[in-house]
Amino acid sequence: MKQVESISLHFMGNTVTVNQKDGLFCLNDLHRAYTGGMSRKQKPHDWCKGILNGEKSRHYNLITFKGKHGGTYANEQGVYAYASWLDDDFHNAVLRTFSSAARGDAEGAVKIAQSSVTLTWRETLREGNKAFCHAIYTAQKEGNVKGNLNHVMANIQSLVCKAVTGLDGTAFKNRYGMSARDFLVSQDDGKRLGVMARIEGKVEALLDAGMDYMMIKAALAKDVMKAIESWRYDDFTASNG
DNA sequence: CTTTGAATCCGTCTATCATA
DNA sequence: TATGATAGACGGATTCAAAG
Repeated sequence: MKQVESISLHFMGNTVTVNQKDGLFCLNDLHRAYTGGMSRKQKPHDWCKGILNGEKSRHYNLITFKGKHGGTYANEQGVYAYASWLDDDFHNAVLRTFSSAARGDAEGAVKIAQSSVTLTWRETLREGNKAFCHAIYTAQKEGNVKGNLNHVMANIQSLVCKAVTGLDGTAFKNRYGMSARDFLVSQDDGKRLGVMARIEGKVEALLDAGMDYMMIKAALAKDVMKAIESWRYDDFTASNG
């Protein structure tokens, strides 16, 4: 890669200069570009501790500095690996921006990065799902639904999946290779994502009213029937390749 | 449907540096 | 030296997904 002082990275309206130190790039700058500096999740340190073993750490020349102006630095391969861990869209933006910068085409890199990324439903859905999970957590804590929290969580989420798609969580994943939530996000299917949000809201209300698992299952029976009738499995399979 | 372990998130603490 | 800012370290909580 051509030696450059720094690279201007654009993502989702954020513009961040990725600084260099001894030929290594600051992953914290990438994190700022990805989150807009608004989130602590998926920080470089989390990537280091969760993903990497010692061997890979050396492969990416990972170096960390504590304190003000500190950070985690990595080589170009490390930058791509970290970006890939964060998000596919972000990874594409980084890949194209860095490769253009390496060719000395800084303006081109900016244009490419700016045009390559659009907002997805992912963050919105994640926020909505938090509230939904919290409602399940509260119901389990108060004893309205019995059993281990993990089980209650999995069962009710599977119930929602069935009310939206007609298939329970496991069956859906077997058919499409991913969860219903991820599938709808990947299809940018706002209509059915809206249905999912509505069902989750309904379950939240039922939990809040003190209903247990079987009562909620019964209450969603009509939604399940409707989903079975309306879900165009073959259409989605075809459009999904 | 249940169990289990891995992955990820996030709050809190610690370390380090800059500045007054 | 005190204080504030920034980033890593740590560990518990939460979420996800594979296997039984």
